Amino acid sequence: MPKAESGESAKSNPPAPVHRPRKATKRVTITQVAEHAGVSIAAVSFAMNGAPGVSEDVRARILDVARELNFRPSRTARDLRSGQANTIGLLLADIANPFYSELAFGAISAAAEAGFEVFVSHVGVDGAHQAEAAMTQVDRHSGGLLFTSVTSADTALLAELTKRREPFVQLYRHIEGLEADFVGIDDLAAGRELGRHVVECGYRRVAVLGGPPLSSASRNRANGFVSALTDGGLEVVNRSAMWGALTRESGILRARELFRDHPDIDAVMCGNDVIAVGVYDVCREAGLSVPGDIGLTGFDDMSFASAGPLQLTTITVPRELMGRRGTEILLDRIGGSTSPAQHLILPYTLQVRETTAARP
Amino acid sequence: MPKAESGESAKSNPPAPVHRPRKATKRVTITQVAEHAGVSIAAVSFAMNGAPGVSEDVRARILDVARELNFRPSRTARDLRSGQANTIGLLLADIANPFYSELAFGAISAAAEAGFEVFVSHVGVDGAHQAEAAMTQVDRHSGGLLFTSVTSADTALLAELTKRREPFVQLYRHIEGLEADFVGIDDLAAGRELGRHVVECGYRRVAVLGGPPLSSASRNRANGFVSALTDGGLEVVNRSAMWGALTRESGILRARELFRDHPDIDAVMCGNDVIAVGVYDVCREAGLSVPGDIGLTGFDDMSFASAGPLQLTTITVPRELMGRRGTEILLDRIGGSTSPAQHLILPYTLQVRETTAARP
DNA sequence: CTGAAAGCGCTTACAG
DNA sequence: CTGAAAGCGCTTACAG
Repeated sequence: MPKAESGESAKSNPPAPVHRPRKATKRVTITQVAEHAGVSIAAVSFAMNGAPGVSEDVRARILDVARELNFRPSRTARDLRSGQANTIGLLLADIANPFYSELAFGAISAAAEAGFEVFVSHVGVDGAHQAEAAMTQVDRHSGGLLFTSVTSADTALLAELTKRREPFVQLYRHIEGLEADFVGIDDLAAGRELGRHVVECGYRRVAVLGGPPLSSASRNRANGFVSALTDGGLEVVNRSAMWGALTRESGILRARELFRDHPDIDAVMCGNDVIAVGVYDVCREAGLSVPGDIGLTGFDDMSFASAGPLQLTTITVPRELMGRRGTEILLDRIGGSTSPAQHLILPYTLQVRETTAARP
Repeated sequence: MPKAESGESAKSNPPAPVHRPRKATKRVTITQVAEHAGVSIAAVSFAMNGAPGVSEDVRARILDVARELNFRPSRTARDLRSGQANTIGLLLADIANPFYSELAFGAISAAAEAGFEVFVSHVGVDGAHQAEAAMTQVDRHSGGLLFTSVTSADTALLAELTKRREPFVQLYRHIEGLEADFVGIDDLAAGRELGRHVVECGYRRVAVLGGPPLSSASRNRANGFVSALTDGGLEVVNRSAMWGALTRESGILRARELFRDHPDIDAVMCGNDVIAVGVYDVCREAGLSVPGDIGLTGFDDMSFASAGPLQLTTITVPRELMGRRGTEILLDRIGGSTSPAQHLILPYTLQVRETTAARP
């Protein structure tokens, strides 16, 4: 179908630098394949998708031409036309944090098995871009969302997603009282079990360096610690200052303060392994031995928690499985499942290693 | 515009469960906004994009209506129409490996500053899905690609991308001899510097546990080790068996073999920190002290390399910066830059910590 | 300043 | 089995 050389009028317009989109030379389209093969674009579409509607020899010919022209169908066009991108969004508080990347691995694997791709977003530890990132996913016709670090600040966002009928699943943390899917562990029970272990070792002056109280997981962990200590007849040394960031830096800062204000403490229970490493750093600089002078516990069982000489007592959290199960639930929802919201609680394991030991 | 209730023919077909796409109720479109506001869809488009072409009061009215209807423009439609997705693809060998996630963080930050989003793909350590993942990005009209672990097996893929005029940048590893952008460090020089340090400490029976020879970075690192040892008058104990996977497991397996076959070695230089941790594990189980009995070096300076009691001698690689610079170069290319392919070599730092020490 | 219309590259009923 | 056509939701010249 010949086309006028380009409808440029001969007006007195300037030469028009035009900033012509680079794509001119780029994309081979279904139309070109149809022309070269002498068939309709519908036939090409059927052939490419293995759909009925073309005879075997026509299909073969079309596929040949497509290969010859290096044709790749535009996913964007297909997504637009079909209204669905076969994509799910994964919102990570911090992609540089290995905690999340193992979740991501589980999610990506499970999604791939169902022919879905995962669009990974980094939303910042403060969740500053959580809403923005989530809505961008929606704008891209993503099938649903996987959250890893919701806080009560996200209540409005989740409500909006619900209104838009955009499925989502909360991993690891959840908003309490919200009727929505969640996959996690029983942080309270795990925290309690770890606390019992510390009590049984014979530690008596125990501090808790938890995560941010906005995180349901951090809250439950710390509450579990406290509850076990109380049951053991102990009081948390720093009851009024248990909360902080889940970072090594925060562990360092808070441990220094702790050792200064409470020189007699003999154990520190941390909201995660990373904080525990920060505490260990301070023990080293203060010349305190672990577990002799100070008992130390983490939470998560990250790979570094048992790296070489560091053998941290901690709780194993099945991160990959969490990502996998969450994705499966999400895919069910995308498929139209309307069963009631479920809370899937995965098993954890207490890992007693070398940073805690029975006291003499 | 009323539509026939659904064109179901009265044939003897089964009741046709139809699997009607959920989107019916979902998306508010530009057309609806235009109707409600009593303007053309073009006006809505202009208003939403802050483009000229509508008066201020009309714009305000349109924006009001849009907000009221909860309208969000479809990125998919916009991407299709404009032929560009304002997206770049990041291909990670292993998203669960923190090495890559710090690169990703740098890339995401730099891209965000330019209004681009990063689509993160996990391609598997063997690169099995590298081509597939890359082409999917192309199918989504992504502006360009960031590779983190090319091997010579990817030569054809990169050639194809070049043919399609799809910009890409190699990070960390590159295909030697290929005229294409690359951001990395001088692994050879870094390996040599680390080797010199080991020699100067007085270690004499040194083994090398490198990464896969397919990786240009691993090759250069190991060659740097060897070259420095040779310069120091030493021979690598396991010259014929230096290569392996960049994993802790591989470090464990190879270290066991090493200690069995060469009981007299006094130092192990590893292709990365993770391998070194595996070696440390074996030292522990064999009752060997580090750095007393065995000197140990890593490469990368991952966060765990200085966690608590583990104080690994290693090379600091500016991973975040690498991701950032690579993205900047890629964005330049997307913007149309045709300057010659560049190799940007970033600075590294030797970190002497506690797993190596001067011998008596 | 505003509107009508073409078109991005597909998929999917609908007729022959 | 095959083809012509509508339409997904936008953007962007092009006329008024």
